[in-house]
Amino acid sequence: MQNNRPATLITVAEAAGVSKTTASDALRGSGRVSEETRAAVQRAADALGYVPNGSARHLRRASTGTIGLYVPEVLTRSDYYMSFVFGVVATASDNDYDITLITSGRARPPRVDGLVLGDPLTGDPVVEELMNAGLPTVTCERFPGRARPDGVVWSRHADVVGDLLDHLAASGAERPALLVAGDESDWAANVHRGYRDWCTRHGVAPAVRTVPFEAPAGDVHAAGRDLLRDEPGLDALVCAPAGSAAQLLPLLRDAGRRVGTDLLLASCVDAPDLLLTEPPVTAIDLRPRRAGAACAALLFELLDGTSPPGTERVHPIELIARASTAPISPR
Amino acid sequence: MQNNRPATLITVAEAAGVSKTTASDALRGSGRVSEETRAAVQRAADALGYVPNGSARHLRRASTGTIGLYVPEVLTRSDYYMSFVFGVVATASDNDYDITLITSGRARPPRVDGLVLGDPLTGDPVVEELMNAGLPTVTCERFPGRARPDGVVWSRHADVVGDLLDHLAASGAERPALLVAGDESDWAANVHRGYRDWCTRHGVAPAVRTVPFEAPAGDVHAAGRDLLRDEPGLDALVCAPAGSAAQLLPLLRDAGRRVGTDLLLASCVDAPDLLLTEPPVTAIDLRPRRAGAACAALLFELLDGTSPPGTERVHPIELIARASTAPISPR
DNA sequence: TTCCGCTGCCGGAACGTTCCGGCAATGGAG
DNA sequence: CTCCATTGCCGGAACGTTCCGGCAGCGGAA
Repeated sequence: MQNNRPATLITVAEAAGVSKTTASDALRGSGRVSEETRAAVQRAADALGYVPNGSARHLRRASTGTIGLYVPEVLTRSDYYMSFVFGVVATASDNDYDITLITSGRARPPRVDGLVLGDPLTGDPVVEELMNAGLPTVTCERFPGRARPDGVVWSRHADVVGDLLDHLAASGAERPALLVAGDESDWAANVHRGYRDWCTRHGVAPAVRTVPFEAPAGDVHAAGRDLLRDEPGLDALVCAPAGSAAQLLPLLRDAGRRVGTDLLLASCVDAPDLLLTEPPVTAIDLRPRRAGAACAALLFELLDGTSPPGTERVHPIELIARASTAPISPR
Repeated sequence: MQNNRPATLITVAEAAGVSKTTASDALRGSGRVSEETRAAVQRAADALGYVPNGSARHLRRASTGTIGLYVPEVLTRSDYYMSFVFGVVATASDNDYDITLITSGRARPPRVDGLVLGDPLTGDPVVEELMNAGLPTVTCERFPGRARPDGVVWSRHADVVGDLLDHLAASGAERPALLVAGDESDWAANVHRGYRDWCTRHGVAPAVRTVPFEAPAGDVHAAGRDLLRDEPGLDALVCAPAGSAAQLLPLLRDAGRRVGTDLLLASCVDAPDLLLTEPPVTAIDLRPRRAGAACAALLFELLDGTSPPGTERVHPIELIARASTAPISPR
């Protein structure tokens, strides 16, 4: 039997026999309240099913209750960013925050309390503009440009790419090549660096082909053909751009290479379809949903002062080995 | 040179030389305001860059400023639902609304002004519970169960499946088969119906295999092998479940069928990876993002009374022909 | 003339929260 | 004992909007 009007702070206060101020302090842990009173208020709130009214809270606090979320338009289709956005949205909604999706054609900065930028690209004018808006900002991956965000969530891409190459070597690969996007994204730059460092450490001559970020499937195919032609000893291929491993699979097969048998294939971005290919493709799980959640969480901590500006946080990622990198059988 | 504090209704009213009430009425078109006054207020608002404070508005109106969005947990990974959610989120944020993602393990109905349910399944207990919460509700596709939503956005799936089969027939197919999920989803039921109706009209014996909604890739493969074995004349395959066409492609190839040459393949759900396969796969573009936007828009119209309860709206979808259904060459 | 209704505008209250300042009671230091 | 700091609690104002009721002024009907 529950009342049709939802419980307010005043209802709770009356039920607990205290004033609204005390009730508010008790529930938020602010002000000075005795432990017994706090417990009593909490009990009353639970019993009444009290949920704070977000609108009233934001009104009083002069916050908009909204955070802006920008992901480069080009990438909207990718599975990674979809999941990333979901992570941000879910965390925001837990904190009573609204999300405004910021698209490229923005006139003036939207009315938001803070910004989350997913893997910002150096040249992107929208990113530059947003970073200079004077709002608390969190980026996923470091921003390679001049401006400094107030918070960063980043992953050890270079290290994990090293792990991946170790894994390939353990499976018998001696000439691993890399397909990667340009260095305007910090992620791509780190993947690239991780590869070169590994090559240096192991005395292997690097074989790298670059495709632009928004490359259509055709360009990826061309780069793949390029590698097959120019690198005769090629026995492993690491694909960085999202989707490129799946795109190359048919090409490699048509070229007579047996993936997972005499040619190892791995992707730097895991995606559901890499499980469905034949063979399933080894990939680095970037945990995009959690990354989004971490960015949002960090932004909220910056907003309420729990974390200081300049905070950086490492987001764990993981190598997932599948059949495409099983030990090479001699051919 | 813009003030650091954003313009409020009072600022605008002062600038226009009227009271806050009049300013409010003028901007919203309510109350009685002369045309000159309204124009003056509008000018002042534009000049100051006035944006209404959503929190204050929602507080006053006793709305939460939040709508609940439920998509079955099983489907969260699918590209269709990702885009659908994006459509809802974007439209909601245009209307100053927050989105609460409703997950399966809900204790009590969340504090929201209304609900959007994406393609609700009959047996889903969460759906039943939400539909009985007494909140304005919009579903994407009709709800096959008892409860009636206040608004429905639906598409002519059966018709377009008919178009697809016409297209296959025009390419030379004589024995098209269907792979489809169970009838607990209105969408799957309509696809199924569209197929059977077409078969009846054209005097073709239907060949249908059913896989459960949350079928793993293995089940889809099994159903595919089933069809290849039991339907000797099979020359076209229509795959309804999201992702199943891409999953079957390698299987069909291994079975010696040349897709797009002696076997036509089509998907009832378009997805980015269908463009990347070899050959690209013909599909029905369900325009999921727009569908989500339409659901949210309809919900807002229900909330503000612009549209009456019981409104239904047709969402256009489109057949996209690709190489996988090019005219069959005789083998 | 009086009366009435309509138009155009306005003041104040309310929504539910947070925060500032204040006040009584307590208790330890002097 | 007095004095003062601290603890625990509270009232009232404020955030920006919407809405209810009201009040002049005007014009037409009687």
